[in-house]
Amino acid sequence: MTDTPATPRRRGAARTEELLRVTLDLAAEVGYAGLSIEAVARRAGVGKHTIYRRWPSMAALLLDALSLVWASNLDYRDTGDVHADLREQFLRSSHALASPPIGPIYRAVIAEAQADPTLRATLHERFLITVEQSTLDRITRAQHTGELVAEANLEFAAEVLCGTLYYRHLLSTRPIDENAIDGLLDMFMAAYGTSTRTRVLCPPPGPQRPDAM
Amino acid sequence: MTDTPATPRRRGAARTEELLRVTLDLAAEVGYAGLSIEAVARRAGVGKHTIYRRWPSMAALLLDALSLVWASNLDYRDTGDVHADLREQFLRSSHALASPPIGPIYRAVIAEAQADPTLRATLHERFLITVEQSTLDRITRAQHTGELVAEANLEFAAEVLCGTLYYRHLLSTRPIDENAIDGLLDMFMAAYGTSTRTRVLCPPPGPQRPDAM
DNA sequence: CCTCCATCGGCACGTGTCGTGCCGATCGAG
DNA sequence: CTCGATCGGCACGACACGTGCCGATGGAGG
Repeated sequence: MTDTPATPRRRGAARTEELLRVTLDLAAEVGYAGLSIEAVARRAGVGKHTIYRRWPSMAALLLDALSLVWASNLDYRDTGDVHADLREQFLRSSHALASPPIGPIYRAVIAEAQADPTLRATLHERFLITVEQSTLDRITRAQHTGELVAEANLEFAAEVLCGTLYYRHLLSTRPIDENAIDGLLDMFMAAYGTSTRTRVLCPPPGPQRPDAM
Repeated sequence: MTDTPATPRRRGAARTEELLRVTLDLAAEVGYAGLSIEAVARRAGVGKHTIYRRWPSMAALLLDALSLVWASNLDYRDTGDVHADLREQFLRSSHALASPPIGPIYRAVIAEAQADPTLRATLHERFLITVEQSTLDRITRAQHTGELVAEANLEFAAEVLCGTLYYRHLLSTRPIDENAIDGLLDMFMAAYGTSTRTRVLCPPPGPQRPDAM
């Protein structure tokens, strides 16, 4: 009797999870517009107090809802090929960013964050920092294996990589397609890669590297 | 008697300019919050109709107001040193982005653009594209003078350069300071620069380039 | 099993903005 | 001077905000 969603009446704190799911559903169906506390309350058949008791603002609710579905998008694979791993991850992330549940909510949070420095800090700390750190970890490993040059300031590199994707998503009409990602990665590898494949103007000084096979 | 701003009563189309100035003042004083059509109308002592007759929405008004003060921030100098010119321009732009009249308005437009794809397209076309193009022009010139490698895809480079600045401004709590700009430019020059100063791991193959003088 | 109290859904309020409609005053061109 | 477009002012209904109060519901402690 614990999983008959027909008329489970009401509960204590498990209602929190239900409200988050309702928020995700609402975002997926009606998008950014129509994302309001009143709408969530109506949709969930819930008094507004039930929401305000848990989250101080719509933005806080959206942040928690976003956590529910965004966490799984942060793991880079490590096949030993940074370029390939970054490419795969960027493709996955950009697809998630553009898709229904995550896309509208992320947009809504970012929009509200423009009006509220505190929210902006929270958003940065809980999501963007995490994304950058995840990227930094992967490329730092690549640095250790010699795929990237040792002297590179990879913190900036991670920020540039992530920032470019978000920039295109937020302020551009262009999609984040394979073209964009390849261009971005070409620049990244040209700057920090040790392979000579992409650095046409700077051939190896001697018979050091016959360019793979 | 055309320039006594004491009580010029009312006018025809010159009122448009006055409304734009009021919008800028309002943004400078009260910031993002309190930027509403009603607020502008109240501040200007104007009926809301007078605003709605000229702009279909607050966002459209903000776009025009932004044009008034943002246009002057797009000219790159050309001293023959790309790195220096980009650095100077980025410093100027980031300072403008963070300062009162432009900062809040830009933030407001971007926030509203998240809810309206059409507005996003207009914003991209009228501002971001222009910024990117201006950057692209400058680095293309640098490519022609040999400061940058010939094979580089500079369109992506321009997008990455501008995008990183906007990303930090919109989604980060970190300021766009000299550190950030230098890190960004280091990556850019490492990827596309022909000088060997920053490319430690890839020395010139022979006596081809004794490093400038 | 029953009592008690935190939590619930529902309703209402006052505030603020939105976009629109209508009014009479004001202006500027003809 | 006339007349029509534009003006400021006011009001409206709709919507979301955040808060307050109500009676009921239901789980924890006795």
